Amino acid sequence: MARKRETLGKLELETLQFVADHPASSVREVADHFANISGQARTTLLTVMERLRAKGYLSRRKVEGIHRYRATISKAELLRSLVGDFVDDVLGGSVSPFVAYLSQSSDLTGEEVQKLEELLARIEQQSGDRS
Amino acid sequence: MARKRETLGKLELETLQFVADHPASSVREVADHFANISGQARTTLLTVMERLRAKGYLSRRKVEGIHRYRATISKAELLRSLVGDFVDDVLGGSVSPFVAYLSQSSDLTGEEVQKLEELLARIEQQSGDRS
DNA sequence: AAAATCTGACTACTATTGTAGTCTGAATTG
DNA sequence: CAATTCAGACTACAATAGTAGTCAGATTTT
Repeated sequence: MARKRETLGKLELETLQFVADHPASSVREVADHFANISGQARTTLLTVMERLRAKGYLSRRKVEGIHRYRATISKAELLRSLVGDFVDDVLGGSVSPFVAYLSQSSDLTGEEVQKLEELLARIEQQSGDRS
Repeated sequence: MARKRETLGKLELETLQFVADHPASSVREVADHFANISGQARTTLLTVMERLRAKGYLSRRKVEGIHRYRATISKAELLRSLVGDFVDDVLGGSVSPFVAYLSQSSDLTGEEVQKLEELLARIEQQSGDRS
């Protein structure tokens, strides 16, 4: 379970992560944040947050007249799940493209890259079972 | 660069990967594949492939009256780039959520997980520079 | 209490993506 | 060569996500 959730848009994703990082946020608080960094209007964030709620990613509770939102799963779980979806959907279940990415975008030594490859190769084998 | 390309849909992604795996595919060939596995019509794939071409992911060349498509970058590059975008956009540049994912969804020993963590920790530090 | 501000529900428009039909000209078949 | 099939261009519609305005009721401020 917990899957079926698919295709969160970029702003939805950023909003969800922000709320996961700032539990009990009000729309206003989240909106202020995004107003600063990317300029959206308050009602835009209201809409996005309500959509996230409809999708089950956020819940809210009225506290002193104001709705306080929180993510229904922890940030860690969320990220884990996003990584899982990405690996399944985009990489077809294989984690090895990460080696290519990591070994290129970092300054690991050849030895370290090899260690990484070994580790991920081990993972590659036994994964694929859990539905 | 080569970035700026964002938000490929699921079918677009699958189509692009299929073409990357099957260079010089015709629309018909790609369409047959997807007709089997997920039932789309030929013209659906035509549309998707032309959109991918408009976005710069595919090129085509007429060979004996039929357009043959190929990915403009290799599968390896594509995957690397997808991973990079994912890490940047979704994980905010941090690869550590992978450890959480990998250590949960695989049967690595605690020792192996730790090695992985060390490796990724090293990566975490020095990345973030390349534009 | 009247005025200003804030919240949240609703409505709505745009762009993107998935999906596919139509139509025309080219190629193949009989 | 006439009938059929095929390829590609065009058109189009639904769903989703980004974006935000309007409006009404609640709250706060003068």
